[in-house]
Amino acid sequence: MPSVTLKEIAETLGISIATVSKALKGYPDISESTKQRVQELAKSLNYHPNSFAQSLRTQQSNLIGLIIPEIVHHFFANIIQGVIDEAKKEGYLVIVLQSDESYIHEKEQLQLLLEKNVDGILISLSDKTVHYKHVKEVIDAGMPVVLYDKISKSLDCSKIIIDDRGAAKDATTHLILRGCQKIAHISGPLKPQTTIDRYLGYKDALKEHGISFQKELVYTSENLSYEDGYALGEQILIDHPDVDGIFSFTDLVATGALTKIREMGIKIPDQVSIMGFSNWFLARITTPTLSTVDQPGYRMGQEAFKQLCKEIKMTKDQEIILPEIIKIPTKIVQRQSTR
Amino acid sequence: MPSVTLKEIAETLGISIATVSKALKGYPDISESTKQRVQELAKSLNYHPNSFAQSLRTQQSNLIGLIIPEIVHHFFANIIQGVIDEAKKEGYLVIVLQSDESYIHEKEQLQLLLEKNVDGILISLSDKTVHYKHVKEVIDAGMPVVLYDKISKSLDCSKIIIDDRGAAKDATTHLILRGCQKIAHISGPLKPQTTIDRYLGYKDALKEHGISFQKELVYTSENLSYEDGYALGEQILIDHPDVDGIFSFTDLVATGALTKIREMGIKIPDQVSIMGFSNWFLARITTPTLSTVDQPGYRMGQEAFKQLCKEIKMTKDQEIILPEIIKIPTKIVQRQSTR
DNA sequence: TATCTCACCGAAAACGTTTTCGAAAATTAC
DNA sequence: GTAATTTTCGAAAACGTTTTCGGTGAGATA
Repeated sequence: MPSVTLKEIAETLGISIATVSKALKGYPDISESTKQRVQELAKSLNYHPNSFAQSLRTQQSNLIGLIIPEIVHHFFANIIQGVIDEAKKEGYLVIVLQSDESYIHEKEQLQLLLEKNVDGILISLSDKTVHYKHVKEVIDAGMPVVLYDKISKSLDCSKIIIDDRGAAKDATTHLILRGCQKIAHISGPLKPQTTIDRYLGYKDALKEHGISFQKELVYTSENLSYEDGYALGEQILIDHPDVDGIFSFTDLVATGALTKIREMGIKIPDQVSIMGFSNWFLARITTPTLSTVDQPGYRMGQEAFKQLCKEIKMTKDQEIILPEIIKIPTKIVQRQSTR
Repeated sequence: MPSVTLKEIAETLGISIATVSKALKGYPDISESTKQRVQELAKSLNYHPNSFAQSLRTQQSNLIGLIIPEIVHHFFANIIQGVIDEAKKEGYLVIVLQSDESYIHEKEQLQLLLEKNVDGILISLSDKTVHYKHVKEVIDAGMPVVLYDKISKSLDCSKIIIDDRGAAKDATTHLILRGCQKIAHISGPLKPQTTIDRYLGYKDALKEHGISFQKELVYTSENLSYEDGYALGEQILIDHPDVDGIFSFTDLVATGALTKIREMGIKIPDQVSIMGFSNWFLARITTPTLSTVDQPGYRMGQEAFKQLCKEIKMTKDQEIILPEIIKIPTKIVQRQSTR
């Protein structure tokens, strides 16, 4: 338990603490012979530098904070993984916090991370966050911050996103090219930019293919739940029996709609094609399996960390950071729910 | 950026650092008036103690490590959540690491956490871990360690588990009570104790109801995948067309089997009832929905942290820790796949 | 012999906090 | 008015590391 320190090594070897420290770190002004002696003893005593002392001295923790809206979520879980794996390569450990889509939590947690002196923060804004002073303060305090997925244009920092609008356009186009004439869209509360962009992408695709946009074909899922989709699936086909394609802004809701529509005895994809968004795990196991847009969480996590790491280094070197916006490519995953 | 320190407060107030420190921490030997002055100035300067210095001094980080075999997994994601939420209540932050079911990673990560001087470690053993020296070393080094879910009986520390054997017995009994006569079991590689226990629970239930155990009714999924289940579902009914119940050791595999069997035109649950294990999210969205055993990940995470926290306090107070085994209750969730 | 160079090492300050212990000041008791 | 007590404060050590800067001695040069 009482872990070995530089001092002990120095004393047993009859040399100074400074020499031991430098020997261990390979300073050039220490002779090879003492380096050897020190390193051997250190290894045999199983010496490990005290991270507290190191941090106090160097003012860095090799720790980053990751704020996630919701961990139990396939996409976000993938992001965590990407971040952790990438961070490990650079010797960083990751503190994970969950905002639970709450502004209050988000604010508290940023504060916690600031007080812990993490070297940088990765954050995806909660759906309920509408002003950004709390984030701005952290950035202004000199803390490297990178936003991912749910971002705000008004924040001046790097962002890792997918091209939601383009991806949604691709998804809708996919339906059009496979013969869908009347395509409904299930959207969500228009708070996060991602939802807005997917809605716009839907419109873009219609416009490009000369299909007139009908406002009444756009439905809203308030809770982003399976049950919402289940209800909306039915509603859509009651309101518009001739709808032959549905593009949902997220897989879970699409899954609900798909299930209900199948239960109604409507053939998927023959009568109605369905397209989701995100490529959650569950898209592979619905009946029929769900076509969707693959949103590469793992990759996003990796890129987010890489960018953060770059900015941490720059901050240390007193360089000026100029924010970058990195778009991660998505791709259509065709399964059975579209012909 | 240059954050305010005790020293600065002391200087502007013309008092000593010691007094400032004690004033902020409410020591009784500081007059109310100076306490007030200090606290006001501290607040107005937005003072926050430097966590590095605090840690160096107190030898504790208020950080715990959480090693998870796989983050992208409904059950484990829930555990993370439970741990983080509970830890927050006590002022702890959580470093999350993923062993990826690899012994090497597990070992490395324990080392990383040890070097980071976390106050305690929560770990679920990887499936590939067969000897436990690396964990034992950490425990022997005086680090509080609590195992959860995938544990080893040979490690002398607290453990948070479910009663896998009992739960599996309940699940099988559920099938029996609903009229199943010939029940197959899909098991996994018999490495983790959980898998073994579920297998034993299956046998227990058969025995209790006077049904003779038939070895050929036990199948093995090597990869714990949907595809495995899909293949095994068919295999089971080819080998034994009169099987009227299947108990799978995990939901994902059950889902595969369920899908294949439905596609074969066999009625679920009328001809074959299917029971899963874990209550993953996907059990709610299969067709028909999957009956299963609810494995309360969130709760387990909470309990695991609580126990760890207790042991951290005891370690600090030099008390002897006597390991506890905490069993979290499970419950049967009946859905459409059993009648 | 005196000076210079170089390789090697150590003293000491610094990071910011906590806490012990003693001292000074204020209060009370007699 | 002195002694005893209590209140209030501060000096200083400690936690373990990193790094600057100066010092020592040996060898080389003049």
